[in-house]
Amino acid sequence: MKRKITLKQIAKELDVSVSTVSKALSDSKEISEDTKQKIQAFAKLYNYRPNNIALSLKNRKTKTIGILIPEIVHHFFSTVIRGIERVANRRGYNVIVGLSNESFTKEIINMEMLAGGSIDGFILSISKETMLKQDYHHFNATIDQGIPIVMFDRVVDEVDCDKVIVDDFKGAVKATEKLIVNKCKNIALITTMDYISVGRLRTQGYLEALKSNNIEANPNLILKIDDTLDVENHIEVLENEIEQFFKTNPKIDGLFAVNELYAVTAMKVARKLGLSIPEDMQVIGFTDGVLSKHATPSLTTVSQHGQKIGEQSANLLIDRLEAMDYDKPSYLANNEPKKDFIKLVIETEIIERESTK
Amino acid sequence: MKRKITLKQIAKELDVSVSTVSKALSDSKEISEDTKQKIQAFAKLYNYRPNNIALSLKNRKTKTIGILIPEIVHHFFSTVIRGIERVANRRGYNVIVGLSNESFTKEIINMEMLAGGSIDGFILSISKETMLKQDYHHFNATIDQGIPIVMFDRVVDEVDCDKVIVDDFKGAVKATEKLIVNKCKNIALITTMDYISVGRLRTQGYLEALKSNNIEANPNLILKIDDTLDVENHIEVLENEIEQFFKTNPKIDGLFAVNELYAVTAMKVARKLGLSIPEDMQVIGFTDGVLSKHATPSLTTVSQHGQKIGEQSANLLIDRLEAMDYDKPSYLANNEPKKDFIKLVIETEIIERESTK
DNA sequence: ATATTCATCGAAAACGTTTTCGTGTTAACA
DNA sequence: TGTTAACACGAAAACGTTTTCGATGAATAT
Repeated sequence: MKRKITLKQIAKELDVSVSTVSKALSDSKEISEDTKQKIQAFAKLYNYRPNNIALSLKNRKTKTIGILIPEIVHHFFSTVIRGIERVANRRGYNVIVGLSNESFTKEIINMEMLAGGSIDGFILSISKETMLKQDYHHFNATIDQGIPIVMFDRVVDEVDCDKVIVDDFKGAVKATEKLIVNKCKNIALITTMDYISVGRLRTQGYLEALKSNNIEANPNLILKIDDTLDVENHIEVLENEIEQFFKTNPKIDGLFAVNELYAVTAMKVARKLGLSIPEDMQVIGFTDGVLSKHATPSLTTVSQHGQKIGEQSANLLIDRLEAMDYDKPSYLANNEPKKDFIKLVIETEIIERESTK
Repeated sequence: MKRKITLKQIAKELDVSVSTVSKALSDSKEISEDTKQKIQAFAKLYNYRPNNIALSLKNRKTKTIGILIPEIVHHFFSTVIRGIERVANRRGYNVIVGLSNESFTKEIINMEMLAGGSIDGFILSISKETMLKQDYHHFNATIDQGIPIVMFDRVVDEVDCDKVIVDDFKGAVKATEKLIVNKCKNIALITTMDYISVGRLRTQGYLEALKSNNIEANPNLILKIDDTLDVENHIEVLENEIEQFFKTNPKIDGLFAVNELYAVTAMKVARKLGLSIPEDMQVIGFTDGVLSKHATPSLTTVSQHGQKIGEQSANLLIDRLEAMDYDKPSYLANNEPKKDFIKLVIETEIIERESTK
């Protein structure tokens, strides 16, 4: 086993100084062609690579960005990661991921761990528990330390940073209006509790669409699911709730669900109750994941473009990081970072499949 | 904005030396109670946290492990990541992920980037292109540099390292035998090309199960899909192939597919052809993902326990990393790392759902 | 001949830690 | 009073880089 070779070792071996080696390898013209040749050849032979850690320490930046998300076994989030990784890699950055698992405490632990010099900036989506508690001090604390943050999807006004969101409201309006033009008379909604901002916004979009089409909203047609318990493992509960919902509202002929799991589960229940889709009931979901694509019937859905969200977030963050660099040589005393934060809205798009007419 | 405070700044402020501050904060008894109190209070007030990068440089280890996988928008892989992150975090490590995107070149680039001091060890699954090329020099090179690797799922004998795999062969046997005891007479197989080791092993398991039950394998009942092109975006091609397959083999009453996408797509085609599942045809898939769980009918499948794979991989890697530590104080000259590599086999399990009787 | 400019290289600082080894002071001992 | 031990702290090295600033010698110019 040959350990990684360092500048010092090369210097010793070739009987020159460390600085000479460093300069030779960066092809500095301070060094004569002869010695450059010699050093470069030696370095190549021993496969020299500069130590990232040492560089990070010297340059005071790590060239890696921290991703902090609630869950990774999740189509939307992993898509976002893919987007982030793509542009990060292209622009010379690495990504290090932390999982909050929807927990406030784990979110904080993870942040502090990474903020301890491991990363240059964060891209994150807030955990459910944090949203519930409405305690955002850790975000503001890290921003205060000079570490920029970009929030996506689950964002919050109380933190001053760049944000990338999908237009949940408008997406919901589009979906609901599609059901309306498709002649649905009793359009139901399956949504989450209100403290999840995206759920709330989608609910508002649903209501707005009804209103602007002069349809009176019927509270009975709205089913709010409490997903405090991880609903992935409680499908039966979900199915039962939906079954009850359908039975007490037999007139439902259109359904908008705020995520694809609710949508496909609803389709399953509907079929069980003898309803056929889309003939008896048309269904539209949110989030274009594997389920939507491969369900039978395949699901018409509102696509969030997760990868695009990731890419934009990464670009926003890296832009800011590199802008901070150029601020350095300035001689202004109180060199506060710019406060003009951007909120990018990614347009949603309805992908029509078999669950609507 | 208050930048992160350092030992030096504390020292200056309190008019002591850096070493005193360092010792005081680690509660060394070399320092008097008085000064310790003073320094600790000050540090707490200014929320001092040691700089990870500096520590990494000093200790020559980063306490982060690199994950290198072909794809992240993938239920199995993200589950493995979750497992890795869990134990990594518990044992004080961070994870940094790189995506090869099934490309040989990107795999190498990513490895070299991370091997440059950013990580202590790798957990990885080999990209398709690399498997095809059978070029594993980059793995051996990084191992040679003293960076241990743990491979999972897609592993290869040519590299000496710890490995964690699922028993693809046995899983396939189990699945096929389940179809046999369920009275299927013509059991078909939908699989991948042979260069993917897991596909090959699952195919072998299928054949073995038939053989040991005295059923002659019929080559016509085996459909090999070429997924060189990302099949996610080519479902129509897939559907057509399967449809053709079913039409030319109308007697098929049992189907084993080597992944869940093939399985649910097959179910979809079957339904289109007027076959009902499980009455006319029973189906078993591989990988227990969202699709299996929420398809209609829900899919009986061979679970790979991705999270467990991740956890075991992480434990294996960290165990080895910490063992390397204890080797250090040894005065043996040629301190080669242990060559006794472990190959862990995670048992598969059949999860019965609606697609079998 | 002296002064000046290049060309080529090395020493040292800096990034933020931890740790080893001194060193000075004070108190206890002979 | 002189020796010793304990105590409290600081200086410096080390991890691996890059970069600034000199330093040396040779070559050129005057």
